[in-house]
Amino acid sequence: MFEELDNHITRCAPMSSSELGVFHSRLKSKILKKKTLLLQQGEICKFEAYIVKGCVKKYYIDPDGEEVILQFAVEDWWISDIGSFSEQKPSNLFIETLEDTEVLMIDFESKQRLFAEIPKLERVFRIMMQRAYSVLEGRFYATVAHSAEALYLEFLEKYPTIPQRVPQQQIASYLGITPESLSRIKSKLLKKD
Amino acid sequence: MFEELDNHITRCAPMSSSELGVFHSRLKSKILKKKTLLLQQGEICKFEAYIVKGCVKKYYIDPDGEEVILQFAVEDWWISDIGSFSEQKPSNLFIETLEDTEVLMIDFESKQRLFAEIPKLERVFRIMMQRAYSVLEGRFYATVAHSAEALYLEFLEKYPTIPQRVPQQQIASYLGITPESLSRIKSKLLKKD
DNA sequence: TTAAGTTCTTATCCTACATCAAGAGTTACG
DNA sequence: CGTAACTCTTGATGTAGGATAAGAACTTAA
Repeated sequence: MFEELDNHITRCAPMSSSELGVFHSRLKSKILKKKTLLLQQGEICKFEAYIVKGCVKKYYIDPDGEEVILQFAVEDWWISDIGSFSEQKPSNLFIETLEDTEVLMIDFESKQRLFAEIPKLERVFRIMMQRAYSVLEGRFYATVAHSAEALYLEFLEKYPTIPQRVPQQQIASYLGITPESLSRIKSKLLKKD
Repeated sequence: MFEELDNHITRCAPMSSSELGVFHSRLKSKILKKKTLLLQQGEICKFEAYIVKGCVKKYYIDPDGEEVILQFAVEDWWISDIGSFSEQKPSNLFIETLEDTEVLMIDFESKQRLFAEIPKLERVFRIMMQRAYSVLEGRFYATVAHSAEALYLEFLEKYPTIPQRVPQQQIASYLGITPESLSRIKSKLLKKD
């Protein structure tokens, strides 16, 4: 349950097994049913969640009532509204499970306490944030520079497991296009081969 | 020169003036002429730079040879290619001054040493990263969800000083539209009022 | 197993923005 | 100065993807 997580952590900063033990003890394991809402617009995000097993989406509802998916998270990813969590201010976003999902969650106070107890973790989370930032930056550049078709192909490469796990309309939403357009792109790609 | 910077830092973590002194001593002040390239595609980004005075752009060159501006940075901002800097790997980006600019720069080794000397700074930079992340996230959401006109109006609100400082074609590039489209948007907005 | 959701596809028409082109101001400098 | 080199505007035309609609295929559950 903790192996992958510990690998990531010790790659950022060496950590004794007792320190890892303290870290583990602050994480709460939860099993969540499909379609569970972890965060709703207007709420303060109370967690950072590491996904042990399952699949989660983060989205907001635009003024027309349309769901716009900003992120999928699967095994071995973290999910949270970082702005809302770290500033403890209301979120604009929703976070919801797409499958039955097992997560390890940490709340704001536990994280603060943890940093006081194991300052090295401050480094671990700084490095994780840097990586998350540059991943988001890369995605942003791709979105402005590439066509819908190119974005879809990149998505398939990067997240090969997701198309089998979530409906295509949600992938379309993530790509910033309509389900109809994605359908057209797919049939066009099929003809090409 | 350091006041604004120190304000930001002490708001993240209390810091004695001797600690701040150590931090300052690791920063190199530089005065850069307009159009100075700080980073080029293929290079490893060797700095994080805090802008004391001036204006800088970060961009990449797309396959058609077009400059795509990803970020403007003005007084009191940091600029770097975080991915390239923190992983010490080649960058895809360019960073270039748009005006004569004064910066405070820190290099990779100095930053590492600084964290060893003043572990509290680890927290400061973690918090800065979190903020940067949620700002980028917000911009990303806006880009996928809003029209070019809305993006331009948001840009004017958020960065009121930039339009007077940089050519409109560069703002268009930042917004992800052509200069012609921006020109049309502007004339349409003028007629409205 | 049938009916009621969902989800995906296909077709037609539409719109925001791109592309191409030409002209009008501005700024830089030989 | 005057001419080159940008920069901005405006117009004509093109296109990727949106909106709408309707039906097909697949799911779910009574």
